[in-house]
Amino acid sequence: MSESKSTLYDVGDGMAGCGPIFPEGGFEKNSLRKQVFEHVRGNGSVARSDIARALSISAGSVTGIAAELIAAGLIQEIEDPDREITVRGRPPVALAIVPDSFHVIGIHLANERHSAILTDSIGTVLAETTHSACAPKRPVSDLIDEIILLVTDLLKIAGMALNQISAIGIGIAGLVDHTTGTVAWSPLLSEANVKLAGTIEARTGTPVFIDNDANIVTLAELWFGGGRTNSNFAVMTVEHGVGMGLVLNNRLFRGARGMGLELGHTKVQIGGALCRCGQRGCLEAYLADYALIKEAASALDLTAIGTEKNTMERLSAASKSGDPAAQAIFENAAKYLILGLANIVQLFDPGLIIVSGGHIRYDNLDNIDLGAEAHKLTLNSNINACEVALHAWDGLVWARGASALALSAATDYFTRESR
Amino acid sequence: MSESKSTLYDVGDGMAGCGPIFPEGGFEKNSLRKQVFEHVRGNGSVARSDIARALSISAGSVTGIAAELIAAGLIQEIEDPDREITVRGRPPVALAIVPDSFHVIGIHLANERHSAILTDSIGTVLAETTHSACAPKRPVSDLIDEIILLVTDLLKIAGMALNQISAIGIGIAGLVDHTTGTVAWSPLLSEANVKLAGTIEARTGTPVFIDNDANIVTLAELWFGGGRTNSNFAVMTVEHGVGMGLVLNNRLFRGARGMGLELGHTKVQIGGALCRCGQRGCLEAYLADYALIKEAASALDLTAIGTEKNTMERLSAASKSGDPAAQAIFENAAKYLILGLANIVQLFDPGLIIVSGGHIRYDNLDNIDLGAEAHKLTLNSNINACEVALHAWDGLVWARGASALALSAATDYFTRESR
DNA sequence: AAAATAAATTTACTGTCTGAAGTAAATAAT
DNA sequence: ATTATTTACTTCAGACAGTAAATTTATTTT
Repeated sequence: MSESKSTLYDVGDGMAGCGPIFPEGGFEKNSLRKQVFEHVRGNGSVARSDIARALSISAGSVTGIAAELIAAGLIQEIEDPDREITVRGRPPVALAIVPDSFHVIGIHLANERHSAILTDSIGTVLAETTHSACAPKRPVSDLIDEIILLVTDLLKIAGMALNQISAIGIGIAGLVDHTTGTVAWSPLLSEANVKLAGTIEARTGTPVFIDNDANIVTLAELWFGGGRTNSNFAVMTVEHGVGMGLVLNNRLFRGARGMGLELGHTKVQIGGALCRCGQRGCLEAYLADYALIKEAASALDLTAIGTEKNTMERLSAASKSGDPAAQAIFENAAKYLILGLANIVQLFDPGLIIVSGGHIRYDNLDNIDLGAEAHKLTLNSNINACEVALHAWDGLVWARGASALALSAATDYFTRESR
Repeated sequence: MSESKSTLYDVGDGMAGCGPIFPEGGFEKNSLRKQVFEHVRGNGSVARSDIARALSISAGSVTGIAAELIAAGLIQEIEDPDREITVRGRPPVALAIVPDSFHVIGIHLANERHSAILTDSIGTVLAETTHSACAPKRPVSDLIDEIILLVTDLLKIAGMALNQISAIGIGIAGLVDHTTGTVAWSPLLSEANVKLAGTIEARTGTPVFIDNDANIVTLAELWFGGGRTNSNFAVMTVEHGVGMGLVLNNRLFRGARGMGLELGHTKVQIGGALCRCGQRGCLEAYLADYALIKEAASALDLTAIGTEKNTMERLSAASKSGDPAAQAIFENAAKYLILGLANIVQLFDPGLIIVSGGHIRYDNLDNIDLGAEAHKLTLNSNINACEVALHAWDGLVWARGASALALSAATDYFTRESR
């Protein structure tokens, strides 16, 4: 009946290539040129005949498109190292992405520190840097200076120039309109409705794409993590706040008007706990790190010394050494985590939910079968069980997701029709 | 700041044409043939030059496509009755759908009664019929017999034969997989995983399309109701149960695996009220008709005599004549309705939510600004307020929605490429 | 009647992709 | 060794969807 399970894995799945692995055919009417490029990138190295079969297109088209992509310097023929020589017939010629055909930068802007990476066209990280940030709520001009500094530093490390960068992707906490590149609101900015993408584009002369942190984490999963082999999955992020991202048909779903998926502020109790947004009964108010720390401060002797991370670690240690109050806090949070998962399943029906975040490291969630528990709270327990995976990330995931944003845009650009 | 408002209107908006009115261009890569057809149908009567401007395509293409559609008997040139003769230049020639170019049937299957309509290609109802049903949980063969009887009756009334019907759309309560045409579970059926569409297709020789009741109500809004002018909106249905439908970019959103949007069974309270699904804390358990009736039975002297509708009417009368218990019941339900709306806004961010259902007739919701109330429970109150509209439907809406399902499929068929 | 204007049509052309025929390079059978 | 078979890849004519520009048509204004 129920086949749900929880797994804990790390970014980087050891598979060849990067980017989502599209199932045969592909639903959307992307140009064949782009489809072929993405198929090669997704699979690492494939022969023309494989591409034709996988995408259900004619062999002639593949030849023509491959020739164009080779001429453009985007892909190349390679010696396939692990080819079976036992089959007869003309041996296939493997195609692979030319890694240094273009480069992109991915940037994550956060309260405490900014991180940035520089990758080639298959997402290999060539350089990375981290700058600490302190002043919250600064004017735009200050943040832009920080970004430029970050980029300059990164380029110096990589030994490259700005004009060698095809696109810059930026992830920032807050409300971001991806289509217009504006930040409606952010904890980092003292101003509202900032046209951040446009401004940086003007400063750098490079196309800039921007999205919120939940979406870039989701993109990181789609491009480099557990979502690669799934066309439909959700990501639930539990850190300082609670967020989510959704991938439908290998594409990021951003809600009807680009501002949805605020899972942390869906109401799970009328007149419930007070949330930092000022309202009551938000899921976040029962589950996010800051909510647990608030509880810990009143129930235990954990006063607010040290960082959030530090406090969470102490709370976790107390729980593991048998402190009943600490255990109760984590148990209650787990209940609400499961409730959140169940509501995601009920509304979006994904095949996989990746629970991503910092405090799941401290929680003793390994002992709980989250998938089975969430399943108990959903309708029709006998069909379509949803897999739940835990994913404790490292600090680079945000920047990697931002680089995926840039990679995706650069891919569109280089594989567009009638170049 | 907040510009939300609640309005009460009825199906049938008095506008020309039917079907969603697509904004210029159109996002998807539908064939121009289909785009032109849908534009003509959506606007009632338009000249070729208008089409070219509206869809941003060349005039030559419109000429060619219009010629094909005219040759196929799908559209025709008409005398535009209200044309302004004051403009100089060659007068435009209006194009319009040929109403009897094809016909479809829409069927709604429910616990108490089935209804069916027969419409032409612009959705005009040419015949309707209603059969009462009683036995719940019957075998598939019985239900199919009922459907065949319904169709036979309908065709007799319309004076038409089965081979004149291009498609049949069916709406049924339960869990329906639209893509495969199977009913995973339904209160009407004693069996599970029934390939209903295929079986009826075999019996009638006509293409059959099937979806659940929430989706066909949403389709009814998209094709004939308040959603026609909105590309993105949600429908929340409150009747015996609580459901929802979502339209994104003029298309029905069915969740990642076709089984999402079960708003009624999202949890809004841990360990809360017992729902008919057997779990606790479902939104439905606080809001659906059956939940209110259960409360009424214990708090008032309203024993379960008569139909659900009858009981709701008596509860409503008690509330309006000042009974505090009845008023409290409605007030509590309204709170949860608003909570449901807020969660929809938070997750999907639609521009419009249509609240559709029977008991909103009895509730004194007219006095509440639902949009404003829901807005108070959502993040970022100053931007993107969501409009909330009440829509008390009549009994035919379900069948109309089912006919839209058929109309949509027939349109695809007749306007497909290389006929 | 001539000029102006707008709608619709025709024509030549482009880009994308397919399908069929042909070529290339390997193994298996004789 | 030679031939057959198999599979991979290439070439090329053509279908098809669509555009852009020139042309024809129908009407009003001057």
